Amino acid sequence: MPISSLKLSGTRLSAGGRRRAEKRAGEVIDAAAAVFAARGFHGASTQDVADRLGMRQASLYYYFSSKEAMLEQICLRSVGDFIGRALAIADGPGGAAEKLAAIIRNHLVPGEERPAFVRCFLRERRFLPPESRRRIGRVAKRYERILQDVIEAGIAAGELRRDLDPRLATLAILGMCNAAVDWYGKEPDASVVRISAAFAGLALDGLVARKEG
Amino acid sequence: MPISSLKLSGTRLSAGGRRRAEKRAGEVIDAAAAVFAARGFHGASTQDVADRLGMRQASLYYYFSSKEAMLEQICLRSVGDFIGRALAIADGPGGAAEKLAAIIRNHLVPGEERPAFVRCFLRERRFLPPESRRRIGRVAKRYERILQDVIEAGIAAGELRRDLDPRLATLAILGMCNAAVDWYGKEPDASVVRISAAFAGLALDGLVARKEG
DNA sequence: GAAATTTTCTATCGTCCAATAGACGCGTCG
DNA sequence: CGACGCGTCTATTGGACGATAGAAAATTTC
Repeated sequence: MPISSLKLSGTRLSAGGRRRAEKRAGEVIDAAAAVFAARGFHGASTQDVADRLGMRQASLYYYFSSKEAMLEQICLRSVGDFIGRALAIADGPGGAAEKLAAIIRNHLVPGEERPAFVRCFLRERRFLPPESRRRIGRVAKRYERILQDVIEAGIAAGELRRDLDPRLATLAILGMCNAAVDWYGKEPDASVVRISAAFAGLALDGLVARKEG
Repeated sequence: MPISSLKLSGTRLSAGGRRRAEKRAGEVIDAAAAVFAARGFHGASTQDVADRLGMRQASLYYYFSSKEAMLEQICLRSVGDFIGRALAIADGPGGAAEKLAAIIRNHLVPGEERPAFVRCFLRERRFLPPESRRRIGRVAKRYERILQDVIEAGIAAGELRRDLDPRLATLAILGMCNAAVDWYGKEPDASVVRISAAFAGLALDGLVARKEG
């Protein structure tokens, strides 16, 4: 007989049992992410998730107390991935331009490695119940802040244009990068290296040709 | 007793009756767009749409043969709006940079004037049945083409950087602009004029400070 | 290898939802 | 003023879905 809100978290499972349960819960999350990303949270059924695991629909509720709880875990894992990568870059050495290029590159990686998770985070998190949505939202804001701080520091250092609106620049870069998950695998020859090079060049130098760098 | 696939299209309504019916159908579309945008296509029920009109759920089916048919009309209207604006600019006078700035500005207008329609087009059109989805997709491609042609012409004329990947540049600009509908009304002081100025400046000149334009 | 615990299964409940059928007013036009 | 047809309504149907309860299988522990 199972456990708490996010089941398996308030429990007294043995050490081995705990590890196994968490592994299986991870498989459920993976399946749910794939299904939610493909059909949308409300368009997907828990039956779809169970089918993908060769499992019965009711058995999912041993690991999660609700469909929404699955989505929250998916989103948390996705946004946590982004933050980890970005913090290492922002706190490291280098100028604003270098850091921005690195952040852009790293922002595109999860979209290729775990597209289902990223899609759920971007498109489905709005369907979370208010409390979880705010929880995720706070973490997402932290990520935006990391990027915006780099931009503001770059402006203050004179490295970036002084007339920039740092907030709008942040949102523009994020929008540009996030859009990539919509056409990963559809556009020919659009690998992460190509895209991130093109995007970084575009964000830093713009489209217009110049006589001199 | 009503009519055809998109009801009201194969009918023999009198002239006045036809006009009235189309007006009412437009109100249904507006309500559906608002509801689909707010709760997602699958998260919204036809009952929600009817409630918003003070009408019975079953009465909707006098105007539309299915929920999907409503969504298709919403998407068609939205993408048609974009194309009309862009064509006038692309075929008009001016250099590539001017045209791009104008296209960016005009791309943001529908997002502010009819956010529900734009959100449905961007986020919900993937839930259309395959045939309608392809229909909408073809029109969307036409729009992308208009933008990409401007960029390619600008490169050929030496006005834009020669090392650009025009396809990726197109997708980057569209992604940046489309993201704006997610935070219209949430971000303070983000009017269309401010956003489009910032986005055009960013796309054309980039973030990096320069000694000379 | 028996007991205890973890995991999955069967069965079911109440609800919601898209769509259909057909009756009923109401306006319009002959 | 009467007939026709447009627009909305009531009523219903069949199916899907999320979630719960409790039995049974599988695995771990002693």
